[in-house]
Amino acid sequence: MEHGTYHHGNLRRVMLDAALQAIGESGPTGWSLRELARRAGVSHTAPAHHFGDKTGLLTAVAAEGFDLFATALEAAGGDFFEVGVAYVRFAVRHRSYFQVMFRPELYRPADPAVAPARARAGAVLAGGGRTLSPDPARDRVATVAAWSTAHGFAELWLSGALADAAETDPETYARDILALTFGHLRRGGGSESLDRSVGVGDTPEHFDDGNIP
Amino acid sequence: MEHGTYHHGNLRRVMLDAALQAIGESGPTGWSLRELARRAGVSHTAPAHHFGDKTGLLTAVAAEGFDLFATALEAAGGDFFEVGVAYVRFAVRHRSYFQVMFRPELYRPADPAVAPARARAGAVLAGGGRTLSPDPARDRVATVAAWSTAHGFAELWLSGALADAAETDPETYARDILALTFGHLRRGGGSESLDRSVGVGDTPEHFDDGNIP
DNA sequence: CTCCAAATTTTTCCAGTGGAAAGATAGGCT
DNA sequence: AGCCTATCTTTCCACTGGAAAAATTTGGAG
Repeated sequence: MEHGTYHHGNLRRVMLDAALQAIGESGPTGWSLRELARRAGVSHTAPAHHFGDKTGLLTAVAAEGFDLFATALEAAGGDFFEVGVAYVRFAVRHRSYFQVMFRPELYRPADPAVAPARARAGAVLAGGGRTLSPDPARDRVATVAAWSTAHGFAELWLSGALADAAETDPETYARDILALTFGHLRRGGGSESLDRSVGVGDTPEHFDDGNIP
Repeated sequence: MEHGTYHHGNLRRVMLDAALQAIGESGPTGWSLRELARRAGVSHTAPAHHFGDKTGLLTAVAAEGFDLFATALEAAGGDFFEVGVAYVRFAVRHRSYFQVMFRPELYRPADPAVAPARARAGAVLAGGGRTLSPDPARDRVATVAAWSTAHGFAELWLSGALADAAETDPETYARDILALTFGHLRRGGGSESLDRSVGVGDTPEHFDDGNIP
C-alpha cells in the first residue's frame, strides 16, 4: 500500500501537515483547499473523503492541536507557574495549531474529536489555578486571571504586537511576566525571578511607537 | 445629493457598517464583498472605488477601530486600572473592530490611516504601565503583563472559552481579575483587591457611540 | 486464486467569489 | 455652456468550495 499513483495511502496526514504549513505562512484562512491538494499531488476533491469539507479539515487541526496542548500542559507537572510557561511555549512552537484552536468559528467545536481534548486541557488549567489560592471562592478568578495572562501574552506575541518580540526569548519573557503578576500568590513566592532575567540589556525605553515590526 | 439610483452618496460609511455587522455575525472573514454590496444595494464592484479591495475595507475597519480604541483608553484617565477595564470594555462592546485590529494578516498594518491611531493606543498603555512600578526597569514588563492580562481576558471572552461568560458582566469580571493580579502593585494600594468588585462611583464615562449595530 | 465490498481517488459540473478593465452617469466648477 | 472628476455599472476572467457520479485500488472471504 505504499506508493502507486492512485491511492495516496497517507493523504490524511499529508493534508494536515500541508494545512499546518499553509496556516503558518498565511494564517488560518489564507489558503485554499485546492492549493493544498495540489501540493499533495492529488485531485482537489480527494481531501473531502477524509475531512468532509474545509471546516472538517480545520476541525481535525483543532482536535490534534488540543490533544498536543493537553499533553504539553500535563507535562508541566501541575505547578501553576510551569503550566503558564508551557502554555506560552506551546503557542509559540505550535502557532498553527494555536491560531485555529481559539477561533471556534473556524471549525466545529462540538466535534467528538475536539471536545474531550479541550476538556483535558481545561482540567489542567483549573488544577493549576487551584494551587494559587487556599480560598476556593477565589479559585475561579485566579484561574481565569492566570489563563488570561498567559493567553494574552501568547496572542500578542503571535500577532507581532510586541515590538521587542524579536529580541527576547518568549519563554523567558513569559516567566518574567508571570513572576511579576502572580509571584505574590505563589506558595512561598516573591517575585524573585524578575531580577535575574530582565536585568541587563533591557533598556526600558517605553514603546510609543505602534508596535508590530 | 440624496437622489435616485446611481450615486449612492454614502457608500463608504454604509459599507463599513455592513462590514462591521457581517463581522459580528460571521467573524472577520466569514462574509463576501459581493454580499455586502448587495445589502447596500449597489453593484459588487462599487466598493472598490472607496477601499481598493477587500483588504482595503478591512484596513479601514482597523483604522477606525484603533481610533475609537485610543479614544476610549485615553478617556480612562491614565489610571492603569481603569485603562485595563476600558480595554476589555472596548473589546466586548466593539468586538467587530477588535477582532480585526489584532489580526494584522487581515489588513495592511502599515497603512497611514492605521499606524498613528495604533501608536496612540500604545502610548496610553505604556503610560498606564509606568504608574505600576517606580522602577523603570520593570516598566516594560509590568506594561506587557497588564496588557497581556486585559487582552487575554478579552480574547477568551470573545471566543466563548469562558464557560461562565454568560452569567457575569465581563467588565465586573475584568475588574476582579485585574484586582487580583495587579492589586499588589497599585500606587498606595495594598491587596484590598477582591474585597468587592464594583464599588460605588464606579461607572466611568465612556462614549457609547454606535457603529456596532 | 478469484471476486466482491469497502475505501480511496478522479472527473465533471455548478454557483459564488475577488478583482481588472472599460464604459456610463452625475454633480460641481469655470 | 463645456469639461472634469468622483462615483458607480457592465462585462469579463481565473479561482474557489462543494456535490455527484464514475473509476481504481485494496484487503479479505470464499
